[in-house]
Amino acid sequence: MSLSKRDELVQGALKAFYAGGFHAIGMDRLAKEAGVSKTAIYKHFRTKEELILATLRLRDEQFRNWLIRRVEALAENPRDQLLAIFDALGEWFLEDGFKGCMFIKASSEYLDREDPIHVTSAEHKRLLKTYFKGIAQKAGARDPEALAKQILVIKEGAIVLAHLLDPAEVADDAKGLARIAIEDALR
Amino acid sequence: MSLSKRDELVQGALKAFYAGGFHAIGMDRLAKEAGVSKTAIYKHFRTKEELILATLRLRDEQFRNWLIRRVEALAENPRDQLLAIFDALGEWFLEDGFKGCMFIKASSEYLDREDPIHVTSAEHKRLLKTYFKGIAQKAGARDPEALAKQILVIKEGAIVLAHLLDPAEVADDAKGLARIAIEDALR
DNA sequence: ATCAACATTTACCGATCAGTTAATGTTGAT
DNA sequence: ATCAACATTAACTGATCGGTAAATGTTGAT
Repeated sequence: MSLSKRDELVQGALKAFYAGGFHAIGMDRLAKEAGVSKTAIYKHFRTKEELILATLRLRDEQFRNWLIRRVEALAENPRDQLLAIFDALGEWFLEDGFKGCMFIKASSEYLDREDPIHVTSAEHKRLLKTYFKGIAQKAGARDPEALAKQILVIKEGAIVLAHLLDPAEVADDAKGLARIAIEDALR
Repeated sequence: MSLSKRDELVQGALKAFYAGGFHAIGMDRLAKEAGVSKTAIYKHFRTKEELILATLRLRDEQFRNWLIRRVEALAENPRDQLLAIFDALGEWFLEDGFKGCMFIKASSEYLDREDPIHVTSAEHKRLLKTYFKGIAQKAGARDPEALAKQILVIKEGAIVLAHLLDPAEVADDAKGLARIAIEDALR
């Protein structure tokens, strides 16, 4: 029970931080939105930073699970899956309440490379790269690591721009660019 | 004189916001770092938001000027200039105190698309796209607008990842990806 | 020298920040 | 019913938030 309460807290914090930003959302507000007292939160998390780290771990799991399943649902063979990454992203961009990448936001607010929040955000990107590399390998890419890194660059650029400019347009641009990169890597 | 004082203020705020984040840096701290009183700042800017907008306008001018001149210095013909964009970015990534893109950070803290800070950040990206499109046209790209948007995607992804992972490596990856996109667009 | 106009300062406003203390439930075993 | 263990609370801390009012320089024209 106490565990599920903690999870509820993290879920709520995730939503609030994603919609409002980490510095902008205070612990009082988090407590009020979760319907508990601030002290109750501090029973589960020693500091705000710990709570943020917990939300990032949850988000990492959520996002990568979602992406992996969505890609598998959209395409069968590895080559098509590499492209399907950008179809999945396009769907995300058009969702209500899309406001960019949680980890880009986190690293934008906690700027020092040694900051645990920054480190956790970097790790998320590394895990994505590893996932992309796996598909690139199965697709028979000449240099799977290189292709994975290119896909990652395109993905991050697309997310940033989808939040600033026209999301549908950016999704198309990113997919077109990915197609060129994939073709080149599999040639 | 009063104008240059204002400019000094904006310069100082730019540095502070870039290194520390917008919410994290308070007006008291800005005043102390600038060596003036808070009231003196509020004589020039009605709100913190106005000061932030002024820093973003300055940063837009600084960054685009720097990029344009650096690219022109690095390459003569338009095709090479498109690639040189990523040499210039690579230099920036390796500078001391590089902490990502000011506008990505701004749009990460001011999330609503209607927020003036967000709007200003989007405008910066649009201006960059226009700059890229101009070079793409001179280079004889099949679809200059499309290439410009691809270059922009690569650039934003590279900046984000350079702040999270290995900057030199990311710069190389981005340039390699750009080369493929440029070749394709000029084929 | 005086005085008005402007620039700058100190000191303050209520609100909120992250985090804590001390008191008040609530629960389960006896 | 009692009491210990735990969960939860309201109320508070000092610091800082963005922004302002009132007081104190500083300056230039007369």
